[in-house]
Amino acid sequence: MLSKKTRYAIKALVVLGKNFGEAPMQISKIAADEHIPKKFLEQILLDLRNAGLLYSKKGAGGGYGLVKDPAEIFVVQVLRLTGGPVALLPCVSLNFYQKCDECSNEATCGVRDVFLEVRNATLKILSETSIADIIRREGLLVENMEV
Amino acid sequence: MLSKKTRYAIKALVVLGKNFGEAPMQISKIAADEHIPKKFLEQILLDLRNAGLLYSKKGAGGGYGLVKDPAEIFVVQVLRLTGGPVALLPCVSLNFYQKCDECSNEATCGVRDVFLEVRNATLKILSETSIADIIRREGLLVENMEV
DNA sequence: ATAAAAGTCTACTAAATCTATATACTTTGT
DNA sequence: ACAAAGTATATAGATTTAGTAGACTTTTAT
Repeated sequence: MLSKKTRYAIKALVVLGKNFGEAPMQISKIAADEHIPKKFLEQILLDLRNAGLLYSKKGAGGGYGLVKDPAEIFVVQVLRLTGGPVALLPCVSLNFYQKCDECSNEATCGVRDVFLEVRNATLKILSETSIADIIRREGLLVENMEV
Repeated sequence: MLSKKTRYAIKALVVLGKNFGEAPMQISKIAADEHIPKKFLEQILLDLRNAGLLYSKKGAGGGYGLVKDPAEIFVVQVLRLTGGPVALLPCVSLNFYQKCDECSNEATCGVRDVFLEVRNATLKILSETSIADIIRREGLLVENMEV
């Protein structure tokens, strides 16, 4: 399961993606719109800023905005920045690798082999899906609702 | 990430799968072979037994064994029995569904839509892979090592 | 009959992690 | 000067996970 942190981060990026090109948006507005605790969101946006995904502007009229086009920000990046590993086992994680301490031979572990396959499938989707794609999908879903 | 409980359960089933058709196997042996804390494993095997996956025999010469052929036990079942949800978001989980409390409209949520796709891909693999498949893969990996 | 082997059941504790809040500080615009 | 807004760090509370403890039951072998 993704942590709330990761979920909030994605949601915030989607909101900021819709706002891309406009004036920066305040934390309080994002928090209120998306029902995210403001103080928690502050920390998350700060992380995303320090990672180079967002710019920030202090003072009146300040706020946050995307540094790059939403089409160039991929979901997998957000997971990794917010500590949500893609893999279901530490021994198949690219960015959070850890040896399974109960496993005696990683190279011939059948369980690992299966979850390697799962990771590859997941990774493919998450590294091909951008914030812009999420916004697009949302549009399609709304259309289908109306029909 | 899968819990240790889930990992231990899969490992134990693989061991018991290799032993299918033979005399029941003792918890202590499985625990020692797979480096799993014995008391913890006791609970896990008990759960799997109560779920109908294993039979048990008390007393000297007793132990655990698979009720059905390892080819008929699928990884997804084990995840579910040991509380490891397949989905990365509660709102796309089939067996552990929960409304995302920050989400205002589930039906048109783009984030949900993406993770629905991820869940389907994961589910496909895990519901097609049996304990017997894991054992088979292990054999293949060993062969490839030797070449 | 008795002792030892092995699983059963419930409760509990310790540690880790996650979520959220608090507080004090800095920068910027009017 | 003052208010708006982000920055930074610390900490508390809640939840979950991992593991341990202990007393009990059933079965086999002697």
